[in-house]
Amino acid sequence: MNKVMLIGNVGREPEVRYVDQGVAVARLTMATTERGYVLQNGTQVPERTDWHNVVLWRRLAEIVEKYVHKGDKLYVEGRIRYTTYNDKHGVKHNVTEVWAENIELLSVRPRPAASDGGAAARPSQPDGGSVTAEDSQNPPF
Amino acid sequence: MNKVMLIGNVGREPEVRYVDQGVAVARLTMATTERGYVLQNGTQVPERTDWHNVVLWRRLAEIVEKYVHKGDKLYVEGRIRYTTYNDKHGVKHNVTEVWAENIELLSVRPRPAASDGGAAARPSQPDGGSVTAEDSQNPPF
Amino acid sequence: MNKVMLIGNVGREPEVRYVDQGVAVARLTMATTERGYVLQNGTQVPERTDWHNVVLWRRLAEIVEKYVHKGDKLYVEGRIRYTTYNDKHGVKHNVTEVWAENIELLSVRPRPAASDGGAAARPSQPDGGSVTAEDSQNPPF
Amino acid sequence: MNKVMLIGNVGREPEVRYVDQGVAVARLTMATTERGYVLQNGTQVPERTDWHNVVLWRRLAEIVEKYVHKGDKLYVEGRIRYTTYNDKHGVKHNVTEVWAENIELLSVRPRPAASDGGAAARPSQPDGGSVTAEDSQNPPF
DNA sequence: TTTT
DNA sequence: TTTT
Repeated sequence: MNKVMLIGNVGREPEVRYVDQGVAVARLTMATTERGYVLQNGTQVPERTDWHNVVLWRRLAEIVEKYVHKGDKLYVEGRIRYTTYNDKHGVKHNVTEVWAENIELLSVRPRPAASDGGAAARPSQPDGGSVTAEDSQNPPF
Repeated sequence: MNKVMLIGNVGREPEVRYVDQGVAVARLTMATTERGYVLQNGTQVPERTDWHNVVLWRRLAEIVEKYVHKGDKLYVEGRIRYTTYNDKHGVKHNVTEVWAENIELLSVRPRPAASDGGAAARPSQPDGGSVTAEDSQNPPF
Repeated sequence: MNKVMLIGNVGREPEVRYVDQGVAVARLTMATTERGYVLQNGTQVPERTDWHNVVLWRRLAEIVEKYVHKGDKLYVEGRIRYTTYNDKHGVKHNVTEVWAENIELLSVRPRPAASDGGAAARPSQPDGGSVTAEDSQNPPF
Repeated sequence: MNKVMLIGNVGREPEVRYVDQGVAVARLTMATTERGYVLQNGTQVPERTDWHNVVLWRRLAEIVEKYVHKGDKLYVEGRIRYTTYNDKHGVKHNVTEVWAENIELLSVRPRPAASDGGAAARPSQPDGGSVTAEDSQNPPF
């Protein structure tokens, strides 16, 4: 298991690229903030913000392209990935990314129920196959 | 692993009891709401609310007693527990509870950094032992 | 948020049905076990097993039908759903289910890398669209 | 929310230090492995291992010191922390760590129920206060 | 550097 | 019974 769950705000406009065969890939930065507090011995632990590099592929990248903007509040679920590369000067660099497996847009205003809008990533029905009203009811057991 | 994570609103005032030897136990109900949406075939899946029975012991119960009220937004992490009992008429009843292992009060307003206030459950420092400023810095490696 | 994560063993053969328009729905029971331990005051807290009713739709139900059997170890991620109904005698019953949004088969033996086998639910590529080798590399930024 | 959950194996013997006022801090590396698979278009996605730097403080560090060894299987829950520093040559370095908030030792063999052993981090009873047999039963409501 |  |  390698699971990450983040709720935070998008730092700037996401970047979206299309690579071979039209596969979309998006990249965004997202801040999570931990409240400061005082320890029992009186030490002040200040507020802390961490900036996450989030990478999204395909359907999630397309959702980002359409609906996610700087300042939006986002829920991201994914995996941590560490990459190492050497730059032109032979200096080693470490990059840590969160590769999203699911997102939820927390800034999206409640919509009229008659329109999905497509703005939310709903992993429970990923196949988008033909579906009936039974879906929202109990299974037939 | 038996892990539950909920973010939702408290339905009514929590109940707190003290049992043997002053152990606090609190109980609250909490609603999580799933947005409605339209499936690809046009079926409207309506909004859905689930009501969770949350049980909290000891320190968490005391936090609830002091700080949690009807309507508050709460993060609860815990375990699902199923109980079965027979009532006076011999009828079997099933009860499902979420026993909290950690909570976070999402309704609490940001406080001046100089005061912890004690309102948040901070699992990362559960021992409350003596602690130094090193804590908020990098470990000495 | 209403999220459940379970790792446990399947109690008996799953049941699978096909409802309107060929939508598959599976149901299985799954045990999670918490180790017993002794409290500081010497009280023995015994081991505890909880049995979860897991419901799976569509693609996940089909994976269950093909690959999941009694005794298998499973990871299930999903949501808690509470249902109430009245039986023929007018007695109210409460049912709690975990509706799966993702599963992973932990009993599946390592396979030769050249064959996917289809036995694992891989949420990161839910669309199954056309995909290139870039996918396993870094995004083009 | 900034939450990480890992299940994996410890790469080498953990290092433990004691800093000011006897506060323990441990550091270990831990591998999570993702199975390889074949995409629909035939592309082989190879197996992938990520190495996480896990930092543990106080009680968790002491558990690590006593019970965790190279090769052990571990569950770690915590937060991602990114740090940047400049080395002696003025070169900027990025470090990513997972600061543990809870761990579970998955390599520990089942013990006779009469002995806690202290080897597991049990977050549900973090206060270690005086506790009665009611704890393992239903709350008094 | 781990493990399956 | 909550909330957006």
